[in-house]
Amino acid sequence: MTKGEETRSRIVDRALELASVSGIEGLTIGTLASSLSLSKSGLFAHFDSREELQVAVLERAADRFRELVVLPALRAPRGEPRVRALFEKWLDWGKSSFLPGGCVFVSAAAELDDRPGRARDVLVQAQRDFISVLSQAARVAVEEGHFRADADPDQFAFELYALVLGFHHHSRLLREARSGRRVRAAFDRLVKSFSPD
Amino acid sequence: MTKGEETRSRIVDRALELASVSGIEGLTIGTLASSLSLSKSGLFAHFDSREELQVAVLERAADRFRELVVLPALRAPRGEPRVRALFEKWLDWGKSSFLPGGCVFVSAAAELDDRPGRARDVLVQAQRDFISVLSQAARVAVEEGHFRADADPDQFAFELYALVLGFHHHSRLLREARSGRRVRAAFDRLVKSFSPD
DNA sequence: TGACGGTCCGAACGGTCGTGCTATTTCCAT
DNA sequence: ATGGAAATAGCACGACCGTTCGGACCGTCA
Repeated sequence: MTKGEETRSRIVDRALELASVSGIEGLTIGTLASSLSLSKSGLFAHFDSREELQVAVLERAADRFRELVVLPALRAPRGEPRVRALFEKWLDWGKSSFLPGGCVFVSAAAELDDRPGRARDVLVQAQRDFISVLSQAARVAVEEGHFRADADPDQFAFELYALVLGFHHHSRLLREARSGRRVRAAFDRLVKSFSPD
Repeated sequence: MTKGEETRSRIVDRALELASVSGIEGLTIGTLASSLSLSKSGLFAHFDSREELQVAVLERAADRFRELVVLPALRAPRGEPRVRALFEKWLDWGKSSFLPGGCVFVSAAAELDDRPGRARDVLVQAQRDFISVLSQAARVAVEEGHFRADADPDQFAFELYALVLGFHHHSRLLREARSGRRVRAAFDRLVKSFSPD
């Protein structure tokens, strides 16, 4: 890795931290540069535009997510244990040290849902990919007989997604300490209602 | 209502529309003024600061929410019908004509969760108030025998909240057409699992 | 008629934004 | 050790940010 690539990587890492707090739109070149002891122009030389920086941040976040959530969970046994592993790793994700302001995808989703562009495209693709991981895991649970044969894996993915969003909302905005217990109780009931009698 | 009050009200209305699209932080005095054919200074004369404008926007949104969601739903029969009315009115809320960019509380939650201030306080209070309306409705459903006697109303409120967040996420970011069907199926399952056998 | 409070405007302030240029430094291969 | 490329800094730009201030227009009441 050349020095330039290394610097660029350092920039993206720090940008991800800042974007976690102030959002992907609140991320500014000046603040980012001075927090890295770089000049604005020195930093900017690594990107053609601010949008490319935002795209790089989202892609870095997606990489981290795969590495910290998806891949470890896929090593869990097929079926319900794997579904549960996805859920638990996912809950931990928002508390990662490089996300001091909470999951960057959640804030980016609110900011980009009406702002077309490459950043939005990358975000949407990452979300779709992960949702399909969720429903695939649910499908495997059906195959394993952990979920009912007529269970709808996409419906399961939707509901699980909603639960984790609710968890994020309650713990970050409302600073609700019971969020963890609440969301796990909800998860258990969700799994139970998808399980055979 | 004096002319000044009327103008201020017009400003807040338009500001709510704009904030729905660009977020409460993306809301700028200049854009807002020109979209009302007002000068920046003329508009600013009605507020002491931008933060006060943001607070006014959130309070206006909370008023509308009470008027369009909470009050009509409270006229539904006690118990499960009232819970269902809250849910359905709530789903409609995000499609209101004055919220072209979706629910302003959702985007504000992502933007303000790490930014202390009066705007955050108003937002948090509005959310807490509504959540307590939800759990109170669930409590009534227990009293009416529509929900099980050992059902936890706060847990129900948490899960319902999560479902609607998930709906908003799927329909706005992912432009998923099936979101309505999905969230209603989830609601039915949620209600069923809180109902007596 | 004239003074007055309410309402809005025009101009300007200091800052910060993203983004170009050009110069300077730093690093590596020869 | 040195030439050339890569990496960073310096500086300036136009645009827009929130905010201030003096003044112009208004209907109302003395």
